[in-house]
Amino acid sequence: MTLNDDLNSSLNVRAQQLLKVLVQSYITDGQPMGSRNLAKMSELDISPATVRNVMADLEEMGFVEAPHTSAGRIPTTKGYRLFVDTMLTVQPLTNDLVTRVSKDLTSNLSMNGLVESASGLLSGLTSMAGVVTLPKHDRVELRQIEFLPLSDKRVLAILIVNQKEVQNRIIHTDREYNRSELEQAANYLNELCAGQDLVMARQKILQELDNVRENMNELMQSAVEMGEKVFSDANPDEPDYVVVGQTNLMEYEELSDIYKLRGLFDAFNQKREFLNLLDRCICAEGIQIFIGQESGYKALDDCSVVTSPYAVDDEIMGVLAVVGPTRMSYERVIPIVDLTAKLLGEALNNK
Amino acid sequence: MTLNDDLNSSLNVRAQQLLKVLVQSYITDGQPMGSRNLAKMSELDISPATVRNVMADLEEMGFVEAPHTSAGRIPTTKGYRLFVDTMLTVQPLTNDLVTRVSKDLTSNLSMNGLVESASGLLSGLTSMAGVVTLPKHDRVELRQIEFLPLSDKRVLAILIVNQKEVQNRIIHTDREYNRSELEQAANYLNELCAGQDLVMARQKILQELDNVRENMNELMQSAVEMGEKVFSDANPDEPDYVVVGQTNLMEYEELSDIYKLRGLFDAFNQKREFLNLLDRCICAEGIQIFIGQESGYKALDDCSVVTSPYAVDDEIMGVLAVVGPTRMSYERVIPIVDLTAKLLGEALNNK
DNA sequence: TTTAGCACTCAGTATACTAGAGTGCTAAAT
DNA sequence: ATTTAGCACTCTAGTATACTGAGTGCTAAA
Repeated sequence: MTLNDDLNSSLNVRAQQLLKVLVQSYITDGQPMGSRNLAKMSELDISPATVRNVMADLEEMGFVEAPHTSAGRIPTTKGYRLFVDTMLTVQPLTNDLVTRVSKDLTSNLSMNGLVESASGLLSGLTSMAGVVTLPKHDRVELRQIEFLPLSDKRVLAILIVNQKEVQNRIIHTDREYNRSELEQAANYLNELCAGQDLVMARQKILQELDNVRENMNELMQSAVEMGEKVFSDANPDEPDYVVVGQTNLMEYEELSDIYKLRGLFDAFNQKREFLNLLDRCICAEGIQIFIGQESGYKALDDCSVVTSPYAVDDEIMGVLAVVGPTRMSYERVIPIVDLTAKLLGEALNNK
Repeated sequence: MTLNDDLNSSLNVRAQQLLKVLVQSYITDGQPMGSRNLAKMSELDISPATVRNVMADLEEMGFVEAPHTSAGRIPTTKGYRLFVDTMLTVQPLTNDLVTRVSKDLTSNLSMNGLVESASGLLSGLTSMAGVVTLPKHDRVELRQIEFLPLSDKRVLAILIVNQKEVQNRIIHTDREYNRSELEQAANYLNELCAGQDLVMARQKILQELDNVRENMNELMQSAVEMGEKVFSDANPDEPDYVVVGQTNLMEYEELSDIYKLRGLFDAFNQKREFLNLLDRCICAEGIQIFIGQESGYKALDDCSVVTSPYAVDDEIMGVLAVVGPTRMSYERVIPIVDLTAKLLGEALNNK
């Protein structure tokens, strides 16, 4: 592996120290750092000339670059990557911050509200954009199914799933059904499927469909279809994720190019690319970071994304992320993302 | 009225003609217009010097201004206002456009979907931002109410309102109720309130509450509370309006200042100011236009807003709008807003 | 009342110059 | 074999200067 080669062969302690100081300084100042300054800050008691030699090496290896001949050096993507992977000194969380997050995430009741709060926290605490995917319901447990007759050959089907959630659908039928007929059908289905996973339930219903009384067939069919829709994430109005603080990104010099910014915002709206990126993180455990072009999407070329899955009872329910300029304080953002993910999971659990 | 004074006293036909040409030209080009050019374009067969005299008058009256000494003139807010009020020649709608709008608004079923489509159409057809408020349900007609027993002393209440809409709420009770008890309660409530407006229903229930059997009181109470919540726009997750195409606004030179742009986007997100503005339009009949500072909100200083209420059966349900730079083609945008409002109303009616 | 003519203004652009920051390289010092 | 001092070189950013073109305002004539 080239990274290890680099580390073993030529990136000695001094070079690493210099890179670390450079990255940290650049993250806070945004200014390229010259050899003179770096020599002073590094506390290594070496002359600027020596620093220059080291920097030339680092540049050759692709960890830093110079915006122009007579500017100092700035980190490259590869430089940030090394910094993030091997020389991060994560800032400890203050008590204030922890209490604020946990307060915001417990005061809120609805699930959407929680997601919104979490996204707002990520954005507010980092002054960047916060993204939270809605919790996945991949294990939808059917608790109860009921039918209610409506007028005009319509039947309201009610599915109660996962403790508290309720899903409705109006089914158009060929004829009127009376209340007792519907109760019968519901009883039958409940007996067959209650307590099961929706996928299982669906399969069972499909199996039994042939054996069922002729005049109920259609209703059963509808019920099955309904289940299918619920299973395959029925609601097209419901968003996939919530973004808060997009406009924060307009403050950053690095993103002030209006065309790039537009590309970024469009990416948030169109969702495709961004969802792909977040999906990639759902299987990774813990924090995952994409720096600059690493994400593979042009719109995110000048951004870094710090992601973490969040879980309820060890089962991963979704992903949250902070999106900001490549030059962000990873040491500050990482613990915030981590904390929010953990507390969001807990909050969802308590629901 | 000063406007009339202006018109009667000093703004003769020629001056109006020149202003009209100037506004139209500036809207398409974005360039200040000089006297030489304007003389040619106006088809009035007058010399540039004469035009200059007229322009000096118009400037004195506040209809035009010069960005600097040696530039041509551009319209002021007041100039746009006069243009929009008295000299607009609205572009006729093409058949293509009408069919596209009506197709987009009929293919879609859900209410949210319709609003989203309308907003998308406004945005797409104008290359600016489209805004549509969600339809108001101020006359919520209760069709049917049902209760279902759940486990753990919980009851699921189902309200069917306005033809097709369904609202659920889970009510925690003091003891278990069996199915027939609940059916009884539902029957009682249905008899009392079915077909009525929710506000009326609530009042009726409150009146009757004392007469009702003791052990049902609590359930009734819950039902009433539920109704109240539904009435007072229960769902906090549901947005007030939908904005599509915000990012389109980034293309316009006039709005390219990143701070102004941020202010504008924040205004969309925070909703307060914008909702106020839209509320002001709900009572106005037909198209209403806010040019530049006329709206009274700083964030919209460099923007114009073209709004129209939309109605179902003559009852106004909401407002839609196009937001773009002051220098927009009012002659093109106005009919688009008008058409979309009408067809959205029709589409909602057919639901 | 309209027009021609002319002096004037101003944004925008190109050019040139300077100062400052920082580098790379060489040769001496450790 | 490293490290350092010294120096020439490069490039940005800022400033001054001049020029051009577009367009105006004003005056005096038509």
